[in-house]
Amino acid sequence: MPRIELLEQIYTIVEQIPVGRVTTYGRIAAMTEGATPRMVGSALRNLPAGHQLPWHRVIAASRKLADHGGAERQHQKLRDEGVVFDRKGRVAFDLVWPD
DNA sequence: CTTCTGACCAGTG
DNA sequence: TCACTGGCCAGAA
Repeated sequence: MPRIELLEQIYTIVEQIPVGRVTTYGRIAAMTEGATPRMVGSALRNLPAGHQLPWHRVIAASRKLADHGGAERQHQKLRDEGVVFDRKGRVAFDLVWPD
């Protein structure tokens, strides 16, 4: 599978995460044909300025935010759309998409 | 060509 | 639950 098409598959999936829900790098990778969780993280890190993808709805399999530069902003964006975090910064199972 | 570095993850103790 | 480990694989140097 060509690198570009893999990227497009990743973006297409991220695009479909419902508001107020989240999914993980690993789940997205599994939905593509050959991508690995690391590639998904890399794809989001390199998003071009001006994109409109809900990158903030992608979290780690531990259901915590991955450690990266925009984590703080990501946390606020999710809070703004109603996502609740428990005391240890984890998101409820029910919010992980797809069901 | 080799080495290193990640917005990762599942297994193990 | 947490810390650590080995595996992962495309880029950058």
